This record gives sequence, structure tokens and C-alpha cells, in this order.
Amino acid sequence: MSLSGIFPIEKWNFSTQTVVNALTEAEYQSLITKQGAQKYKKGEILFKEGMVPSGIYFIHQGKVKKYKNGPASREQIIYVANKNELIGYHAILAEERYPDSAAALEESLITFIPKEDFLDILQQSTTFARRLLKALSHEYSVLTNNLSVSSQGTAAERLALALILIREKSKTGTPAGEEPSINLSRADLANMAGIAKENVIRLLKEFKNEQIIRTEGRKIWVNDIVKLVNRSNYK
Amino acid sequence: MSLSGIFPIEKWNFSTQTVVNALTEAEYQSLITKQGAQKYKKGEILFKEGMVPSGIYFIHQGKVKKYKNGPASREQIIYVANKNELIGYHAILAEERYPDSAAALEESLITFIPKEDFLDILQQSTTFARRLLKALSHEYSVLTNNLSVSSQGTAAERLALALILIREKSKTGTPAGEEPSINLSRADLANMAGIAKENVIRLLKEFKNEQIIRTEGRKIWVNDIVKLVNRSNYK
DNA sequence: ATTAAAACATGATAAATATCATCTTTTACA
DNA sequence: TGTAAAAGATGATATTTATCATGTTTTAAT
Repeated sequence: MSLSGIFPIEKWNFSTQTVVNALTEAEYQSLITKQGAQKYKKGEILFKEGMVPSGIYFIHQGKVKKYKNGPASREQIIYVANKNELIGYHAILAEERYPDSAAALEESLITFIPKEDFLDILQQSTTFARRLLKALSHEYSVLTNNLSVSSQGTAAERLALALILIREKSKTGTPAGEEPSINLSRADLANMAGIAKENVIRLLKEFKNEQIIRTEGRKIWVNDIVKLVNRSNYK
Repeated sequence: MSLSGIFPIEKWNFSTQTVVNALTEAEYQSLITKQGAQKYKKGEILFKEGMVPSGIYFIHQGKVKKYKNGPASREQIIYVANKNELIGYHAILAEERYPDSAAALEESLITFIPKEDFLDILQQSTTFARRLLKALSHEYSVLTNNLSVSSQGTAAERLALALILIREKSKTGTPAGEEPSINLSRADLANMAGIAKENVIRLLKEFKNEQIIRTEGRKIWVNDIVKLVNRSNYK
């Protein structure tokens, strides 16, 4: 079942793919060669909040969480970047240290693009710069939506939303027509929704009883996306 | 008493002033003339979430809240823009509808800049464009900090933070050496912190008992900014 | 295959926060 | 300046969510 018509997924995703698409074939080849890509193991850290940035990253394959460690050492996931997305550019462009940390959620294939190369392209290609400006402006609206839900939504609403988003990102790689499986730890789900791990487990049980999802070990499948969207209470 | 050294205020403020500063005197005069400025009464709405944007706004005087209306018709304040800041550019640059609403928090003097004029300058001035890119990247870090506190912080922490931020913004216009007064409704404070109004009132009482603040009617003064920063638990 | 560690699950309890009802004070304006 | 409306304040209560303790299952490495 599709999200189209019942949930505005574009309001929850960044759009750096369009920035990458502004590159010419030659630029793409020189910057983002798969040859130079590194393999990251699940859980491996790309960069940490507070570090001086030395470049940006392009995700060929896999998923990367961007997160912050709060006071009580609890982790808040800000965004999950998917295949074909860029990360790490905020710090470079703002001329600041990394505002958050990044770690692979699963085995991933990622190219590192040195700061200088990135800034060169930015200087040369006005299209690239314009798309970047557009993408960053769109991010404002994504984060704003998140902020609103995070501070006003109930635990169930926040978890439902997290499931919707992560399910959508899990579609890449799933054969068409087949329901994608969500393969995240309960802890990561908790850190996405900003709630306690035990609460995630209990709410998943509730969703299961309502036939919204089914599980097998840690894996979760969405049976009824319409009900899940309802549960997220997103109007 | 100053914030410097004890609290990184720059991590909580946008930086569109630097964008405006990229304008030449002539550009500034033609775009942001005080002559064409409009007076907005307290509570008056500049634009609403979902509207098609027709331009951006420059705040000569006053304060403007940017907010979203959640499901339960509760309002979440995303950001309070101060004197000399721009607002409304995200929607134009992202080529989307306004992602949030904006309303004057006090009597304000604001210039409307038509979309075309804004885009013209953007095309002409690479400095303007570059600063805009930098400002938007910085906003990511601001919103990210907000998101982390909003989903993980306690009510007291969030209110303390709101007070720190709004106090800082109230400094403009306060004679140097004098403690600025915070003049927001309890409801607005609640909507900034994302907590219930009654909870704000009770927490303010607590802060008063701890000698952190003093009040007179709705007005609030900070007696002890160090204690307030501690209360915000921001590390 | 065995086993230690990690992740998952569950129940009991405590803590935090929202909601509701009501009263008082302040503010705005006719 | 009187008065209605809005905002502020308070107490009682309900609800939500986190925390703690403990047991079970799964996972991964030897």
C-alpha cells in the first residue's frame, strides 16, 4: 500500500539527491567515485558532534543516522539519511564544527568528499549552489515538522511517525509490491521517537494487537499503513 | 550579568543579519526602506502556514514569533525573530508554501520585500547568496539543538532555556547595565517551551523561590543568569 | 554447537506533566 | 472610569511516561 494521498512524506525527507543531480557526469565521476568508497560497519561512526569538519559524505548504499547526545547521555536521532543522500555539508557551509554526530545504521558504502573539492564545485556550479540553497530551505520545513511533533505529540504518535518514515526509507532494495521490513533496534526506534525503550516495546505490542504491524524477531512489517498514519495523528 | 562564557547563545539564534549586511547601501535603500515599513500590532499575523509566499519580511523594530499549530490546536513556537532579522525566505527559496506561521509578539515595524526583488538580489549578489547559504546551514544546527532539548529535556529545562533566549532578545532597547524585562504571556512561554500553561506558572513560582527570577505582573526579570543556565542543564 | 553478551520483553512502581475546575488579578476599551 | 474579557494563579486529580528490577530470547563470536 502506498503513502501517496494519505501522508506527505516529502515534508519529512531532505532532498540532497537533487543537489547531486546538478553535477555533470564528469563532476560526478571525479567527486563521487564508487572506487574510492569506504565500507562502514553497522554502528560505525562517520563523525562526531564538535569535530572540525574536513569534508562531506555521499551514501552509495545503506542508512546513516544523524544524532545528538543529550545531557543524560540519551541519544536523539535528528534524521536518517538514506542511499543517494549527502551528509556533513552543514558544518562546512556554516563554517562551524559538526552540529551532530553520524553513524551507520547498517553496513553502508560511503564516499568521502574532501572539503576543498566540495567548495570548488560550489564555486564553479551556480546550479549546484542554487539547489543546495533550495535543499537547505526545505530542511527548515522538515525540522520544523519534527520539532512540532517532538514537543507536542504523544509517545504513540511519535513512534507511529518514526515507523512510517523508516519504512519508507527501507523501500529501496525491497522488491516492488513486497512490504519492506523495518530492521532497527528498539533502542534506535526509541531514540528516533524520543521516548524510552520500554515504551517502544509496549507500544509495538499495542500496534500488533491492533493489527497495524507484525513482527518477527526484531524485524517489523507494516500491515496497515492507513491505520499507522492515523495513529501518527498527522493532519 | 553576561551570558558569555556560560552559555553559547549563538547556537540558538539565526543569523540573517549577516545576510542583510551583504547588501550595498543602494541595495539596502531600495529593498528595505523604512518608508515602506508597516506597523504590526501585537498578535497581528504576517503569514500563515500553507499560504503561497509572495515575499519576505525584514523586522526594523519588534519581535515576531514563528510557530506551528499542532493537532490539538496547541501552538508550538519554532523561533522568535528579533529586530534586524529577515523572515519568510525559506518558503521562497524552497519553492514551497510557508512551512510555519508568523505573528508579531509586540508592536513591530516591518518591511515587506516582494519575492521578485528578493530573487533579483540573490541573482545579482554572489555575496548575498553565499551568506544566505551559510545562514541556512547555521539554522540547521539551531533547530537541531532545539529538537534535542524538546524531545529529551524536562519541563523546567525547557522553560529555563526559553527564558534565557527571550531575555537575550529583550536586551535590544534596554539601557546597558539594566536587566532586560521579559514581557511575554504565560501562554507564549508555554508554547515556546512546549509545555502546559499551568506548568509554566508553577515553574516560574519555583524559579522565584530559588531567587532566579523576580516578577511584577506579567513581567519577568532574571536575577541570577548563572543559576538559570544551570537550571536549563545545557552542557 | 556452546556460551557470553546484547537485545528484547514484562510487571511493578514512581515521577512528571497535563487536565479540569475555580478563583483572582490584570488589561483593554467602550 | 466602570466593566467585561482576558490572563494569571492555585489545588485536586488523572494520565502519561520513565525508571527499576528481573527474566527471556536472540545474536554473534569462539
